[in-house]
Amino acid sequence: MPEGKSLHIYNTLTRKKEVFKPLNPPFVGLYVCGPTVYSDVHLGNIRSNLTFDIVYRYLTYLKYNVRYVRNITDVGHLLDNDEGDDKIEKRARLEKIEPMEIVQKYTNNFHVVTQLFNLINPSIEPTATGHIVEQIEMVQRILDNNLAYEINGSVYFDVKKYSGEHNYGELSGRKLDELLEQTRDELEGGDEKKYFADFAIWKKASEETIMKWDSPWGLGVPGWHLECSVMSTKYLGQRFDIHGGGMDLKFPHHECEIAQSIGADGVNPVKYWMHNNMLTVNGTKMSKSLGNSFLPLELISGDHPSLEQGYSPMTVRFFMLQAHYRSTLDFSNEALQAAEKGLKKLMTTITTLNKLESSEKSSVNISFLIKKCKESMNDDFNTPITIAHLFDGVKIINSINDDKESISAKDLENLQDHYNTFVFEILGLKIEHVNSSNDKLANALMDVIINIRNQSKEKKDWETADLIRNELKRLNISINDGKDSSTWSYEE
RNA sequence: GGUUCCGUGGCCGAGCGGCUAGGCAGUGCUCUGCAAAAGCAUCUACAGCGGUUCGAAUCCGCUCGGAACCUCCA
Repeated sequence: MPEGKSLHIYNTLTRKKEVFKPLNPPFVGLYVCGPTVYSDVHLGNIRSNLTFDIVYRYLTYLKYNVRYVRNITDVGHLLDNDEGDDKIEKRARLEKIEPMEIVQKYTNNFHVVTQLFNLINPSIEPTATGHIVEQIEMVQRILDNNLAYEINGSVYFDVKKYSGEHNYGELSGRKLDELLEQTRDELEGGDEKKYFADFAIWKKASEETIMKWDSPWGLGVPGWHLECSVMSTKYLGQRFDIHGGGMDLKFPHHECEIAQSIGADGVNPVKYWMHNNMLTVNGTKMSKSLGNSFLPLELISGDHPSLEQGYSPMTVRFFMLQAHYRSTLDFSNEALQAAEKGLKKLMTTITTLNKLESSEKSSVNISFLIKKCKESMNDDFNTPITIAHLFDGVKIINSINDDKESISAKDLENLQDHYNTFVFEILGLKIEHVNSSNDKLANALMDVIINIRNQSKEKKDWETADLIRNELKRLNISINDGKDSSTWSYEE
């Protein structure tokens, strides 16, 4: 554990920051709602996964043994049209291929994108279709406890009965009678449900439905909240430490998960609920249905009407980390460009740091800087503050490099270790644009060219020197003249 | 309509009773044959009006403006 204040996490359930105390240290169970694989992941999914990527990385840094479970929803995300229709099947009909082809296609897409953004793979990535048996069993347990009822081959969770003994709405802060008032009008259209807030945990499948399974209630599909309850229980136990997801899942999805778990096993499943906030564009939520979202690959290529240029995955990652996960984050070209330059500055400084020379003693306070970084991460994973501290260090490192300050060998080692740990392991940034260094031929050729140019410069033949520089510029190679030597790099 | 949240300098975005946030842009400077890059320094704030307090961006009230959830979305 780091010295100073220990890790605090904002718990949605209690609406305050709490000291993080795992149920069974050093083990930590982390469950995150993964994507429904019926179309390309969009940037909002990335922010959510990034949030919990940081949680996973930091807990691991704190020496916890984390089991990180993130599901793939490949069935059961029912559309609200009473046809037993689900998103994946709808898409399959649209693309005229098998539902499982849709699932595979977009699961692959998701994995490509998570790799791009350097998101660590979960310990277990279970699928809903792989846990149909367990889902049926859970439905049965809820039925056995008289908290669900069967009608026409579908099974509904009995919210009214459940709320007699338990607090339905404890997570989202909703009250049933308030909800009722708001939905009364829509209740008229003869529904199978006995009560407006009841939700399907097993839904009868129509004739045409391709993906369906046999159950004690006939052919059908699992309800759309059920898989998370089932898979978290199976892999993390009836009660586990952290459950994460986007704020828009708080209600009804996560509320229903709690009800199902209590309904089936009598255990409130989660100790700490964490919810990340939304990405916005011009102040409005970025969402698929509003059509204002970018696909990750569009963002990288810049191939989108509202993008002025492409942005690298690490630029986007850094950009997102400059805002706290519980705040909304607004997307704009200006903000992205700022992040791009900021990241470059940070990375350049790390190169400087790794080449720094030590002195007899330090004139700078390294341990203070390191302590501040840990404190900010301990404060509910406050990455923007951590980054601000890292930039304070940038000034220190450059001052040492300019011989305005000095650093001892031991401090230097600590500082290098600190930056490598925080920037690469905890924030999960990585150096992009692998430069010339791997390309031996290019390096050798450039050495020759730079040598020739240096000779021209010595003769004050500026015309030739400039010609070489300009011609290389056309090949996207830039020459930077330093004090004693010239360096070169590929332009992005 | 109900519930919840937010309004910080040119832009993004922290802080949430007293102490420089940070990044980008701007300005000045250093380096330099020139350029570029880089570095250093520095200027713009807390939606409005009241209140609590020795002291408020930070707490309370009201007003104005915006958002999210209540239906699938991370």
